[in-house]
Amino acid sequence: MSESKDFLRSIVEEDLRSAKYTEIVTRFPPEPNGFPHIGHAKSIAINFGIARDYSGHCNLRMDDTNPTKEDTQYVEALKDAVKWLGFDWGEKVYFTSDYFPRLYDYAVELIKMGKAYVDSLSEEEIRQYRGTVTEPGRRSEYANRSVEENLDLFEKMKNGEFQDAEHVLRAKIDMGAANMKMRDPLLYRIRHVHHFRAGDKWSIYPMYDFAHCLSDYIEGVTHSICTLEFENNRDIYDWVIETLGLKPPRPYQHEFARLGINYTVMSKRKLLELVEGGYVSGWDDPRMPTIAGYKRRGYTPESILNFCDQIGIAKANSMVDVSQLEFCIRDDLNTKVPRVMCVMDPLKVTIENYKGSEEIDASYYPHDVPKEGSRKLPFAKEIYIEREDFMENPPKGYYRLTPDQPVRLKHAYIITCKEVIKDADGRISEIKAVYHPDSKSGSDTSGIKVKSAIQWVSAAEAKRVEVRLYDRLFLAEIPEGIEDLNPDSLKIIKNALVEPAVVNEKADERFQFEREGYFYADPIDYTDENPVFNKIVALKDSWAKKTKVPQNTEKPQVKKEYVEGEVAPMSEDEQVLFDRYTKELKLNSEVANTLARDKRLSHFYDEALSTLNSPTSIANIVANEVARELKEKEADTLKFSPKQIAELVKMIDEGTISNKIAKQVFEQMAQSGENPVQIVQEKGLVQISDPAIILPIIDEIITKNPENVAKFKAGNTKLLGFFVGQVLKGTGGKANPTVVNTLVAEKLN
RNA sequence: UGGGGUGUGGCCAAGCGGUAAGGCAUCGGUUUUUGGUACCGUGCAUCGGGGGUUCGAAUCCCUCCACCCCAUCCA
Repeated sequence: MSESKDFLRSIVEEDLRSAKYTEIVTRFPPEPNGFPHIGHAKSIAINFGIARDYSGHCNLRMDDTNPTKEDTQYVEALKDAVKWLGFDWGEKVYFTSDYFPRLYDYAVELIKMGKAYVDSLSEEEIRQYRGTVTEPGRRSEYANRSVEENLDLFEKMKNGEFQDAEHVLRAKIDMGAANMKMRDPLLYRIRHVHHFRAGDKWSIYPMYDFAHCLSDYIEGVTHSICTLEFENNRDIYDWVIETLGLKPPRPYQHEFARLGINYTVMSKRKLLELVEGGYVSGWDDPRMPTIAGYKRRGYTPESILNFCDQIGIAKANSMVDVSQLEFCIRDDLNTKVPRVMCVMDPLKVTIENYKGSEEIDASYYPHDVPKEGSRKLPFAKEIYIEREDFMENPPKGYYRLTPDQPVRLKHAYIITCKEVIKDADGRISEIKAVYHPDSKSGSDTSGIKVKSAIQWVSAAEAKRVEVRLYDRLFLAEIPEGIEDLNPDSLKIIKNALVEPAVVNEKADERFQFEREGYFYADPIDYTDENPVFNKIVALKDSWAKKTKVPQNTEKPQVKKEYVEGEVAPMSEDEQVLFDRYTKELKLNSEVANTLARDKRLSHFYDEALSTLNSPTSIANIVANEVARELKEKEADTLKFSPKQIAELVKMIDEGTISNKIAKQVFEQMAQSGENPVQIVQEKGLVQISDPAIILPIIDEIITKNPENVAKFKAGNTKLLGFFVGQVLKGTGGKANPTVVNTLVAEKLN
């Protein structure tokens, strides 16, 4: 886990610290209407991770309120995913559908309170009545029904006495709300359909906004963590719980940004399209960003979890680079899996001076992986190497076999090319070579220097395997749809050759095929007759990078031009104030502008000014500090008065306290309403301007930070702030910063 | 357009008034019987823009801009 906390964990810790909750309960609440993808993995990691970190627990809850879309196969996929990632949901899986009876009772309660009503508008009318983002909606005439009538109708809805869409139950909130979600949201709709768990018992089903908050409450959830698009729904979440008067502890909703990864898609709709359109082999196609896909591809749970941890949790919409994910799986597998040799595109090499055969003992792991294990590697006169590892006319920097450059066969001997045989088309069909008997790996006395060691297999003993080479599914960094599909996302090599131990010993299900990448024995299609390996991820390849033709990725380097928007004009009154502030009181126009445009601020300012004639100082503190307080609170709930601000300013003007201390004092005033003079006296905050007191502290700081002194002298003038800050800290903020600045500057120069 | 959010290197992301963390990617170098790994290093930051407050602002105030979400009987 990274050392800095994400904002959710900060909230959790604060809630624990303040004893808002004694135990943390989270939940992972997917709708079982599709296969979970890596975005779900992020959510799983967050919810189960937080529960684990704070010794709470996390419920796995299927949010199954829409019977037309959900299915039990998805429930299983969701459970598999959570389990595979290594989390434990405890006794049971929760289902929103289990709460249908209680949810119904809560709805009845709302009706009785006059807070919900049965609406009989058509779907189209409901839409129209809702208004738009800029125009308020209007309430349905059915909202006037009596409680009795509503109760009666709602019961009949439940009993299946109406057709679909004939009525709905709605919360009575505010059709003019700026938040569209609060315009009398639907609570229940009629659906005469079979529910995969509740059967045919219900003909009404609760909506997300009604069911979710209450399910959380019922389960004792404390932190209801969801993605950003539910921010607007938070108001309903709170409304339901508050209106019902549910006793604390109650859950609160917090939102984070969903995961986006480039070169893939994450929406259920697009994923479904890939599956149903046959563009992939299924939900678990190794190219899919589904958890089942990554699992089939050969990713490990650890690598996915590590990835989730690395990308962090925040509220900014973001698009993570796939390379980050690829790093995670390489990083995980590097220390875990055995290295073996596989030749995908074989080129025959005949070692003319080699007689007989031998078995070489070769370690499965490189020197830097502290694991034991080895296998026997048959060596013979006829072998295959990778076609790419020989070049007749190599470019500069080519380390492999050429007519003039010997190469080492990994774990075996050094060979030198003697002759290149070509077929009728001029294609190289075979290499004749010689080996150097005294160059055997581990006991090399030949003194021959080679630039690299390449993989190879014995022609007679190699085993044929199928290798499936996967590449990114989409060509476009941000794919729009199937038109962006990568036609080469899957290449199948039917006749790759591996050393025999791979299929005979089965040392692992994942291997590194040396110099190629990591591969995984396909859990479904692999058989002893036809072994199949999926490419998980390629090794980093700095040679390929070097030889790649530099595409003109030259960014257009558009100089961002910023449009300065038009500032709303002032009203006449505001203009009058503004003029008075700038002309009479000589305030700078920015401060005057801030004050003049806000009635509460200008009132506050004028009042403070009537106690103390210090227009500029008061203006500054009102326009900056007081403004902040007024953003969150109403003027009449402020703990401090204009008069007290005047007193505070007076102390600044007289030099009793510095601006820095004034801020500190102000904060306390805002909190407790104490008198500023009193705060200063009690805490002894009077500022220190006497160099005789400050100088020794400066000396101390300077001797304590020789490195920074050196840096400063080397030209890093930003460090002046560091020293001033340290001195100020050393005096509890009381040193006069202007004096400190001057003294520090003198000392250092 | 009303409301709700978000802007910190190429991509993520810390930071909460006092030296702009870290990871990925990039580019060098060392080690290497994987052109891998590991290690070292490099470069890259107008902290969305502009003002203001302050000795000092990514952080506080004002303002503008850009992007995302909301007008499903989906979740």
